[in-house]
Amino acid sequence: MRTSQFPLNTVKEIPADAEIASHQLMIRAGLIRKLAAGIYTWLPLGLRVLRKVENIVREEMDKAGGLEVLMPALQPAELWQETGRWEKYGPELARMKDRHDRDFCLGPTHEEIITDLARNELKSYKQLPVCYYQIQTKFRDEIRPRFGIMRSREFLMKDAYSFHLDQASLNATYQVMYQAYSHIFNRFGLKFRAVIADSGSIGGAVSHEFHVLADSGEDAIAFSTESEYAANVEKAEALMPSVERAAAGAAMQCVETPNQHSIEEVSQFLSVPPQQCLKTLIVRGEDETLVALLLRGDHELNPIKAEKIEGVKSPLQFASDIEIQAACACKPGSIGPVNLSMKVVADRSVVAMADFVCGANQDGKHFQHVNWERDLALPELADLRMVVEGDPSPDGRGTITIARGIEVGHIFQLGTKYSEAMNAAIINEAGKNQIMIMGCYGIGISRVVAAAIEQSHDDRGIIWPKDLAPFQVAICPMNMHKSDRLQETVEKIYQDLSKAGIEVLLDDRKVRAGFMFSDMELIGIPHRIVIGDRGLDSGTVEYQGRQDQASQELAMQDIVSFIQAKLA
RNA sequence: CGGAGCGUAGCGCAGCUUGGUAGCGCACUUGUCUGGGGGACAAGGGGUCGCAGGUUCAAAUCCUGUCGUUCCGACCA
Repeated sequence: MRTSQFPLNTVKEIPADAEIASHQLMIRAGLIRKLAAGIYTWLPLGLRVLRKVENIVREEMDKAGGLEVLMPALQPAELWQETGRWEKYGPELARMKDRHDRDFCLGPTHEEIITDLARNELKSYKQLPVCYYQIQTKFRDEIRPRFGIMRSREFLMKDAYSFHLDQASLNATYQVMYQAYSHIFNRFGLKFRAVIADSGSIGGAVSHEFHVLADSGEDAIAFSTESEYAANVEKAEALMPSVERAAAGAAMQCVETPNQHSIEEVSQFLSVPPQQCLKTLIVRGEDETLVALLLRGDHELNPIKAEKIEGVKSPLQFASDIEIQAACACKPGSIGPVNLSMKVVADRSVVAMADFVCGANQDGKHFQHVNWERDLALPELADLRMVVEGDPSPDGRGTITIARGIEVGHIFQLGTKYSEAMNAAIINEAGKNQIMIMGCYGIGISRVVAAAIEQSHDDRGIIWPKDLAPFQVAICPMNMHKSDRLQETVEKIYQDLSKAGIEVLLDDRKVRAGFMFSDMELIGIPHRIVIGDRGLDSGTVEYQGRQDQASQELAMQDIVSFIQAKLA
């Protein structure tokens, strides 16, 4: 490709509404342009990258035995009503009516559609297991689209769905997918981790997320220092503390703490470390009740864990000040479990607390030297908190460290959530109807592009991993329009590289050297060849890798083999 | 949906407080010079100042409404 026929559309200015590096660079490098909030056009250069991602995914899915299909983006409400998701899915589901006043939605995901397909097309157990996949545009009317393509409303996703007769078969396919995903992300050339995940609203039991590691990632991942354990912090289990509780000391005592509400304030006011304070949070329970959740003062509530507690309303809702006033006779800053008349659930770490501080259920007062089993009974225990650095790893080996990641893939064992609701059954070996078991496996194709940039860029621009780069090699001729001899040589190099199957971008614009260089660096071409009149006489060109500090001389006749070696 | 900000040339912005000829940088077009790290000079094209209404002799500027958009909190590949 030549830049005279493949406009680069690069811009020098940093777009005002782009916050993170990948968003800025995607605009600046001319990969995407915004059409509306969270909706983007892919320019030719960006689309080349998107297709690379797509093709790698397609190849690996095919290898893993996936069957490609293409389902409609526009979906009838009836199917969504069958699973109850027409009601359950909030305003994020873009609904609309057709001219006959029939309800439709733009598909945010395709469980209903694929399950409908499966129940119609699959008749016998002999056809199982089967795994369908597609690469489709999804639409989710996000409350707040941001970070460009990273969290857009319209995005490209690969989603796969598998159907099974039994759990063992699902397990096997799940493993195959796990492996396929690992191959895919390795081929992307990105640093990634598979982590144990919460299955969220899609449902199901076993679930792993695949994260591209980047400091700007929206998700926090907990790793073990010693083992392979890795989990989304939402999911990472905080173990029962192994230390023994200290013996009770001084008698419980009510102290004045005027205007001290937060743990920080109370701990400073009483000169007691936050670990020594008990945090009491009031959340809504089922049937208009309230539930008190207890945490150690320096810990943070994990809402995902909390809403799974029996009696706690899901999704988690904090009680209003009014509700708290009515139930505890005080404001939120002074609540404590002593003499509290509601269901109380304590985080496991709370067991080890002794001589602690907690609210006295009177405004401006706290209890000090509180001890379990002396001043109040030990409440029901549960894992409620976010893990923190230094916690023991849940698998018993090593301690937790926390890193950030961008979720680009997610695999679930769905079970029968959809197949049962939609009666997707086949005839089993015994000749009886049997509901199929499902798995589902997603990769955010467009998000991978943003994640790759987020993980790999510098102050000059994007640094593409070799298999995602829109072109592998850039040729920058110096003052080509002035020299016929140079023009011929450049043309030959371009042809030679192209014939060798290498994707070359020849910068044949009549622009100055610096301009070419900065453009090629901005758009992140991994390899650059500079050729000028002075090299012609010695039969050499200059080569510089995108991340190299300096260029090196290269004999003209070695170019193709040299580049091939670099690409291998 | 709640709170805050912003809509002026393709992009980034000034002008608005105190109403009176619509401006700057980048980009774009043409020419001359230049030619290995986003060149210089000269000439040029491009704007119903988001939209609607109001106040006024006069509105980018003041008022009201509306739409869009971005940021801060609840979603997810």
